[in-house]
Amino acid sequence: MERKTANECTADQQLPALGIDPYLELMDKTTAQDADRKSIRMGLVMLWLSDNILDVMDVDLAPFGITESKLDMLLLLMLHEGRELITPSAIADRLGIRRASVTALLDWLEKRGWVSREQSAKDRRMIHVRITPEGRALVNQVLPTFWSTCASLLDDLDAEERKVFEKILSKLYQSIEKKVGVGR
Amino acid sequence: MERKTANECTADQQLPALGIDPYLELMDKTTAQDADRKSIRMGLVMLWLSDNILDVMDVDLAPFGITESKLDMLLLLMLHEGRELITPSAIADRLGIRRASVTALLDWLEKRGWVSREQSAKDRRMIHVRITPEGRALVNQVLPTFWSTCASLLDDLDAEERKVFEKILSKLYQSIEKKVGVGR
DNA sequence: CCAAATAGTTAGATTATCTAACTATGACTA
DNA sequence: TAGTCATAGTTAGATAATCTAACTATTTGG
Repeated sequence: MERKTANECTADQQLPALGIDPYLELMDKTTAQDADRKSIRMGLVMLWLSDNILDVMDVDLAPFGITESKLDMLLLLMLHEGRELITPSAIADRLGIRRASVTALLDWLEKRGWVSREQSAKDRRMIHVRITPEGRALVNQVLPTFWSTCASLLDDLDAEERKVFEKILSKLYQSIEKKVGVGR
Repeated sequence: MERKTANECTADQQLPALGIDPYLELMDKTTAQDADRKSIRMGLVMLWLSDNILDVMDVDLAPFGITESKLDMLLLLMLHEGRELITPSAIADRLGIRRASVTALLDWLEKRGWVSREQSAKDRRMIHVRITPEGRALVNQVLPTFWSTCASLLDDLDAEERKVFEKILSKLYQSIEKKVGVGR
């Protein structure tokens, strides 16, 4: 969408981005431990997939004028409707980002009328953040695309593969969760 | 590494970032087509994994003072040693970014002495880019970590699972390649 | 009542991108 | 050969998503 204006991208490229073949080549040159090669190879593919899956989602969300980070924020707020009121600090914790980043994100969303801030009466240091009806409308408009992009990632797997993959995914999830969670 | 200074991250969070549970909850509320739910669910996990896999790599590369984008560039240059000389335009095509972005990246790497630029004698519009011995040394220092991080992504899968996963990965690779490649 | 903690914001920086406009330089054509 | 067009690279300026550090209210707990 953005990456193809007139005079760019001229070469004989079949792979998007670096692709993994060059890496494989380099690996063959530099790694000694033969046993690991297959794992490394697969890890490389996972890394490449990660980059490109996020790209695909970016591209699919772009027409709605929203990004994943911002959608995340709105979804979180939507989930909180009718529950305890949520504050920027709590949002920061839930999204795993700093309070200052939440401020920036909220400023942006508020400017468009998709969220509202209100100072708490009880503790006037605190701000209650809510998604607005317009914000909710936007989310509802985006969600079908979001879900279908998610689902489309598995388009080419058959029933059998999906079944196995499900198990694998849950292992990977736990495994990465462990890695990322270390040191919190 | 960066995300845990003194007074931040105070809440009762077990999942890094938003996690997927909230998404699942929202999905159950909003999606009608029951058939797709499992796919969406798995797609969500893939999306979450993508984010976090890249994070893990970021964190592991950080101590070397380099990022994935920059390492990509150096690896590409390293692969080109002893072949035809490579130009910024060609690099842009290979990395899937704009020429202007390549300029910025090269400026940064050149400032640290890891790459060098030289005007072509034949066609004085062109620049030949090379990795320097220092750059090569850096890459060689980083690579063991890079490979081991790649391999570690599969740590928790057993032999059987790896075997199946290998096939699945190659399907996913092709599938996403197709999606990303559309419109080039 | 005052010191310490907490909540949110501001200021300023970084990384990785992008587009658009510009500067050389080379190539083709009338 | 002059004139136009294309190509290579850079510059300028923007955006998104972060970060840290410092600041301002406000509350809480002696």
